[in-house]
Amino acid sequence: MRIGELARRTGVSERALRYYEEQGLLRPERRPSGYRVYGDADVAAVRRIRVLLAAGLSTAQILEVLPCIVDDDGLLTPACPELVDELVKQRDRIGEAISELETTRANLNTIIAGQRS
DNA sequence: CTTCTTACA
DNA sequence: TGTAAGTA
Repeated sequence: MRIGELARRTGVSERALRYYEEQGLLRPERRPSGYRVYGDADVAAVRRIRVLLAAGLSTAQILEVLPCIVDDDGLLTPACPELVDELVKQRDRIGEAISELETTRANLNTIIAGQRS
């Protein structure tokens, strides 16, 4: 299938699909016309990418993580020990970001209430 | 009509 | 990311 169909079947824009390829996440074949040709497996591949992106991973991290991941009918499972370590670090970073945002929110609330320190 | 690349907001 | 432009 060409990019248009893959986009329709995954709900992902053609723009994003080309971007994933640019980032090395997808490797579609090319017809002599230059048109990209994707396989049925790419539909699942794109969904996998979306799940990882939704988990807060960057395209660069996804590129490293993809080969170490098992896809059990949609359920993504870490296949390498080092991958789990990476994901745990990622989760900790997110926790840090949340803490900082909570502090920022508290500061904002103080200003909004017009309280004196 | 669909896709491609490049460039700009 | 979206979109416009000029092609193949």
